[in-house]
Amino acid sequence: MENVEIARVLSELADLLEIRGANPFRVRAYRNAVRTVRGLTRSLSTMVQEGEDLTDLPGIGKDMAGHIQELSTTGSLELLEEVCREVPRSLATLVKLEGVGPKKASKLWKELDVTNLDDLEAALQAGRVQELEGFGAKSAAKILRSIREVRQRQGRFLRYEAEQYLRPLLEYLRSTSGVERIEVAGSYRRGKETVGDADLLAQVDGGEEEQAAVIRHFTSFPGVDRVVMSGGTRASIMLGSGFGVDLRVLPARSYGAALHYFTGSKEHNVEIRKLALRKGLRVSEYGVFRVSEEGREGGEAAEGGPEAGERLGGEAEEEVFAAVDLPWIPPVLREARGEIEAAREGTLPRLVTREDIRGDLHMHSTWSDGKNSILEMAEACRDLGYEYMAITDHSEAVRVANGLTPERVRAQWKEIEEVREAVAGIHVLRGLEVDILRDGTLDLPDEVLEGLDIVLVAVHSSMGLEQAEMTRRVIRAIRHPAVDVLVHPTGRLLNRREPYAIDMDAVLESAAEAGVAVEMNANPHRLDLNDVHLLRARELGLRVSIATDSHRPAHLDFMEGGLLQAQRGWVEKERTLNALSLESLQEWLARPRNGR
DNA sequence: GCCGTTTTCGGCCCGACTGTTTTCAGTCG
Repeated sequence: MENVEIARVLSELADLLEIRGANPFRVRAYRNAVRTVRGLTRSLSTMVQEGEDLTDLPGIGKDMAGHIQELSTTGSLELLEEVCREVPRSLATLVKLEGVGPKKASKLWKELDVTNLDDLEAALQAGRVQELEGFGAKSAAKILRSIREVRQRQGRFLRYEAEQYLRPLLEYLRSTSGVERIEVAGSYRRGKETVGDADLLAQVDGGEEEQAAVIRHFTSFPGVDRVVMSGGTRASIMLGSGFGVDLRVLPARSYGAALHYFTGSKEHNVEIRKLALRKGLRVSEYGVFRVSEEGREGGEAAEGGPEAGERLGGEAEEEVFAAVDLPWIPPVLREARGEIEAAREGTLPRLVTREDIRGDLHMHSTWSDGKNSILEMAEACRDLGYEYMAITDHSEAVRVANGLTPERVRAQWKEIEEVREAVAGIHVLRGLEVDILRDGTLDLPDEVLEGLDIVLVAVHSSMGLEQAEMTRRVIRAIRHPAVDVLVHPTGRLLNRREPYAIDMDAVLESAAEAGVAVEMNANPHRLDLNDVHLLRARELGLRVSIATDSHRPAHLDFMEGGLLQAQRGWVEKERTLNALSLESLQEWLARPRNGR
């Protein structure tokens, strides 16, 4: 059983236990375990097989280790089945709705015999829900709307889409009088590939009236479909696109603390707060405060209000980190995946940036399914200031994309030669995105491969193979001595297609052994590899090519989003293939390998 | 259910908003 599946089962179990009324800390323990499992770079099943002690993992104790072992060996979990005999499993879907938590889900089930979305929708339409104690007409309407939204939009918004929705709104808010500063916090600021909604923070100097004016201005943005909620210091709107945006207004003195708090991740914040508590400090979105003795004993943080005690900082984000003796940590790293320890030890990665990028090693032309000629792509890359680029059209097997036969490959080389002469200041590499055939062999004869400067390999067909077969297939391809980069390694399309069944751990290890680089495909629908796999690649010392897979010049800008994802995977300049100078890249491409 | 610079028991991050409440529970982030 894969880590993602184990995480899903444990998460479902947490929801069901919560509905059953379990000790909230027990529920939290399950959710902590889920977080650990989701962030792991190695396969738990493998760890179990190799007899490793799972309790060494954070948040995994004796019981949880037992659950994981049971899941990975039998594929099922006795405890889950036991809970399901008492609480219908489908109730877990209800708590995903807006306005429905474990208590309400339980009530709906016990009093109305509602166990799933369909039941709930019917009960709502029959007017039975609003008659329950604790529910009312408003909450009934809200839940009904939420059911429709869940059905309409499975999954989250691509960050790339969110960026487009946010641009006009940010412009609007920047020109609002009273707004000194406006920033997007949340998972968006952390550069996550998808975002559920956006959290905006506005610095407003002045009193309640000025704050209220900004809130009013926000809720009257022309793109607003409806105002979900509006209070004195925060409001929440839904844009016509279905994208939700929260705004919080803050004074300058707590802006940095709030920026840190709302940037998250939640798990990162918990770690920081724990560090603060140990030093007798309280970190909240209002600032950093010294905790008074009485406050600590009583455990009542609310005593005297959220800004009680001696204020030690809060205006700048750096002050929050400084309070717990840490340097500022880039938002992309704030996932409680070791960044706090690294910051403490002074070993935070020097993340790759746009300035480090010297070229783009994956793009198409009209020779296959690209929209522009090699010349046009070369001019566009030159205009971006790149030192080099690779034209990497598809090979023959990808017929829908007009893949190149060996004859056409050779013909393309002539054209590349002409472009090299026509466009000064950039070197065009002869590349190809060679299809990995069903049996793991490559879709071009070796003598053609040998004439290429760079060989990318990828799966484009037979994506439904069993995991073992798919893994063998890709590893066989990687081991071919001509191969340089494994591109879009998991084949996923965000919100559209799951990764194919493949043991990425084994693939990445094979890539490390074979001296093959892996791609961080920057197409916003792919972003493949993901952050967790990139972390594993880091452990294995793999080189990473951050490439756009462009099919037209405008796609070359995907590099920005690709860099964010790479940074989330702790990719440094030193390991970035396309941060090498042309000379170093060519040396790397000529590296000795099996069979050559 | 997990964890330990208060270490094997007794904690576990914390505040805002909403709706349905007469003082607060539930939900959310």
